[in-house]
Amino acid sequence: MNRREDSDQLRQRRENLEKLRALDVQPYPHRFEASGTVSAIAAEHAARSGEDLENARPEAATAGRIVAIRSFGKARFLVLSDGKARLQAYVRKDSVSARDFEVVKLLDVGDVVGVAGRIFRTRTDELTVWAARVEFLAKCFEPLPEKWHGLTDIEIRYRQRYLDLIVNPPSRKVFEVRARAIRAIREFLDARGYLEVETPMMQPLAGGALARPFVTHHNALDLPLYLRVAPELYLKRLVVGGMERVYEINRNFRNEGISTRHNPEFTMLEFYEAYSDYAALMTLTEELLRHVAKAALDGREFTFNGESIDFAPKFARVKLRQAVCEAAAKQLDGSVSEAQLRDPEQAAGLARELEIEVTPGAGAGRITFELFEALCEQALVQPTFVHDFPTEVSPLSKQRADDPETVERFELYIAGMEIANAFSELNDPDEQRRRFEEQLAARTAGDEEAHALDEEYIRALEYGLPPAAGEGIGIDRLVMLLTGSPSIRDVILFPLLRPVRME
RNA sequence: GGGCCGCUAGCUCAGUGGUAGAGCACCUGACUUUUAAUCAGGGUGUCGAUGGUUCGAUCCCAUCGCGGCCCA
Repeated sequence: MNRREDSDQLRQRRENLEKLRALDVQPYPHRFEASGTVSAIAAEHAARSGEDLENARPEAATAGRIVAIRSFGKARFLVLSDGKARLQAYVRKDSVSARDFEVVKLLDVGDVVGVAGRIFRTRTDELTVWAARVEFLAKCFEPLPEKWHGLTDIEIRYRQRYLDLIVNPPSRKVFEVRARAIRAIREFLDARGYLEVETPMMQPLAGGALARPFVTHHNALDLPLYLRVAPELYLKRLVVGGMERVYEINRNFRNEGISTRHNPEFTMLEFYEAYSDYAALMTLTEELLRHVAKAALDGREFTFNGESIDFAPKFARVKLRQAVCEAAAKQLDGSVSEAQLRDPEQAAGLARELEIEVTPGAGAGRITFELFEALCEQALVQPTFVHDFPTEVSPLSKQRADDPETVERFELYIAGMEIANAFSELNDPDEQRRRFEEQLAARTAGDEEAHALDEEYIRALEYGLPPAAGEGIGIDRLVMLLTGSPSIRDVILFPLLRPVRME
């Protein structure tokens, strides 16, 4: 971090502001009356020829940040940006007041100005405002990053996102795609009768997912609180209350490691639908993702990490145990059966044979799931629903009628990443209590991610949760896919970084 | 948490056990339609921090800080 006030460039820029003050220029004026933003004016005239513009002589007033200055003795080109588009202004000594030309000579790249004049095209056909008036609007004391390479230092891009946005237009684009994707999700669900709601971020019990929560405290109530790891249990209470289709798009917080796919706070869509099940949600998910990709990208295909991914064909479906058996058999060059995965000792033996470390004391279901993560996840590049999970790792999911060791649950994998997690909701309060008690035992045995027992939630279930299915979709990861971003930090404006001391 | 890598000018990067360089940016001058404008000149720096080794450290060593990638 450079805070040296005596650096030449900083000093020069401060001096330039003093010189403007000496010319009686307001250093921090309050507003500028524009006829449109830079992007609006650029778009409005984009299709018009120079000849057309010479005849029509349209006038415009606009403002933006100077991102480049090309100066000639008695004329100057200022490139203005509104963050989205750029528009050039041509300031000629004989077209503006003497004072305005003096002002223009004192401008630095990075300053914010307003210009007014007629629109024309230069000899090189560039759409340009022929300035009749220039207004100084704000000073930039710090030099901007360089114009060719832009800003590539990943740390500065994240810490000073505004700089990234000023000099790297593709970065702005990522967040536009993100906004379009979220808007498309709302359109899709709203059109199907879902109600958007907001449930607590601060919860007395952090439930709804197997994850370590952040802890906080309410002073007046002297109450320990957790930042939510999922909205799940509250959304299902709403289904009990008769909101048969609800969704929430909001932040979750998990106090776990940080990686290219994990930020401590991340945005999740969760939605619940009464009288539905996980099979119906697979179909709905395909439709939703196609709709989102089309709205955000204008297509259903995109490239991630060098792989072309297509949302158009029907997504692949594979049972979790089957996927593990196939991958294990391939690796061991033998055969592996589902029965082996269902037996704790054989499953543990298989893990040893595969040289995969599993959590000590894990049951057959958990071992199977850990084998899946180790063996299969990465290979699932094209959209694939992995379904029918072990009950042991799914304390909130409903068991299959024909197989109590298995729940009606799926996860959607794309580009090796878990994008969605969904299941038929467990609505038997007694079975739910039994599952929570199992989790409690795991917690006592040292599993910090085990689910807490939530009496209030069980009480809600005792009033009767209709058969229902629910799903969570990681918005950040979805946006990574859509924008080809290799790191979750590229799609979060201000990802968590360790703070750095100034000075 | 572990392994590897990085941190040098405003930005992007070279580089060396003898106190530092390029391009852009910036400054001075020329230039009234440029597009990375051009032309002539100018180096503006706590080489991430702190210790150590050394006659001498930006470089070698140690510790720390921040970040990246991989693994957990």
